[in-house]
Amino acid sequence: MAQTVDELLDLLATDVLLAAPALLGWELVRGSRRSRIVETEAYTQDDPACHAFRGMTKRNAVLFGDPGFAYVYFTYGNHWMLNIAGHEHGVAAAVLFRAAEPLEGIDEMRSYRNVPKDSELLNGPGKLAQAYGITGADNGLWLLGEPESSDQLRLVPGTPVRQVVTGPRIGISLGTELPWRYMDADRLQWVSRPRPKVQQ
DNA sequence: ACATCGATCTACT
DNA sequence: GTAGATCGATGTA
Repeated sequence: MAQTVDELLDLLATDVLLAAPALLGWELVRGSRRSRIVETEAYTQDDPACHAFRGMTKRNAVLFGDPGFAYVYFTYGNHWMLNIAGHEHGVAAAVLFRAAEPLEGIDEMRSYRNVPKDSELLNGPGKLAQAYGITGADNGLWLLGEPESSDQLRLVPGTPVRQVVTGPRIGISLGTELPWRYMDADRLQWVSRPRPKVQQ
């Protein structure tokens, strides 16, 4: 895992395949809400499943900018997805945040998502965005600096991950399935479906 | 202008 | 395990 913002930015600029696993263990903070990232996926421009595969559009423009900015988009008529942009200016890449373990501000998360179990609060990219109130208004936001307001979404370093599990990405209908899904091996109870076999 | 499709979730069987 | 909701972005005309 990357330990500092500089380290993470370096990995994001170099290769999202390195940055995606390095983001596991980082914490997503907004106001009183805090959670630990347990699942990510990587997307690169040369991959048909990536939104930037067919070049820049109004929607995906953030991906072509500098690394470290939020790429938020809407899909399936219901769901917002949170990504962080990678690679140098002019080259698109992204890491999708798929699941997290709630740590603080759980009551506030519940006010956006009324589910019985904590493990259902953030175990999917659409759920995570809903619990944090993430919308298109957050697209293009800088995620790695001092927030301008306490309610601004941001990423901060957390405690390191012991072991990373990989698997094929989820919900991809274009191109080849690639093992670019990364999970915290010690926290598989918090990841989205389908959950990989629990291993010791 | 219009038709198509999704980096998903929920509810129901 | 799976069908259906739901709507913005995109491609085609």
